[in-house]
Amino acid sequence: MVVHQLGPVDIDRVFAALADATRRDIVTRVLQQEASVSVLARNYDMSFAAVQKHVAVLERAQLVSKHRRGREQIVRGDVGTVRAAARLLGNLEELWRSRIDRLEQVLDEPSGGDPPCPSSAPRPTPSS
Amino acid sequence: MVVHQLGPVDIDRVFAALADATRRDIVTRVLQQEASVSVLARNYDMSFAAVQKHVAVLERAQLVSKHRRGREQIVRGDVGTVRAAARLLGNLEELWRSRIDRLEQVLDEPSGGDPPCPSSAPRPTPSS
DNA sequence: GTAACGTACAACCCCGTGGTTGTACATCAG
DNA sequence: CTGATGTACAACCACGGGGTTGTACGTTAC
Repeated sequence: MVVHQLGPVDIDRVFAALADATRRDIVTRVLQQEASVSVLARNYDMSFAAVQKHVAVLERAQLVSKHRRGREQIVRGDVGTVRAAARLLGNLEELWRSRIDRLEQVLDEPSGGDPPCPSSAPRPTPSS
Repeated sequence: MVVHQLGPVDIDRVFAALADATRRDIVTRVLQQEASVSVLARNYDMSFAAVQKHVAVLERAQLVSKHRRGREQIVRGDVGTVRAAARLLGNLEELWRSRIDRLEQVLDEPSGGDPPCPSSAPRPTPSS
């Protein structure tokens, strides 16, 4: 478990960085094999500077890290940040599941006593 | 399994929508319990119109769906889209894992035969 | 040394986003 | 009916994203 967390991952930046097909593709590549920025740039139909910016966005989101090797800048994927984002989505799924549990709990009580909190719109039976 | 996919989920929009704390909070709420836009708006320190826009962004990303009930617009979370995003991140983790496997495969062969694809930068041993 | 390569960074343009306010319309309560 | 509530939508503004080109600088190759 090599988890050397540098800064507390900024979830806003992470999701914003993932909201672009080119950047997701870059992450996909460098998670499998690290590559220099110029090598990455050859894969896309845009200028080197554009790819450079994408890598910079990914770096600020801590989805990749850059390391100089001679005149090249080697980009490597950071799976820890990917996991952090995945965990957040997993928590959302968990919350949804718990809501289902609550509904089933209600359905299991055929004519159970009083609902704990009928504050929100208890179907006012429109008289029409 | 109630998976009625309306349109092919636009991953760009999904991640972009999740890249905002207010919107993530809205999703968190309506995944647990559906709520009207005005009820949601009471929770945040911004105008109703701003919250309305956030909900619109979430709706375009298919993270929530809106349903009219009288004069109210009920917002409900769509866990399917959350799962779609989570799956994508899971695939990234999987790719990273496979990369580790490949490295270990190399390390397991002390002087093994030929590597299957030595195309990318086979460490040119700088003569310094 | 000279040239080619890899990178960094600035300036610029277009457009979507996140917020505001204002106005209009439909619905429910009296 | 009138009035309050919930929503929709437009106009507006500031800011940043995604792309371009151009220029400058360090490093490697010959």
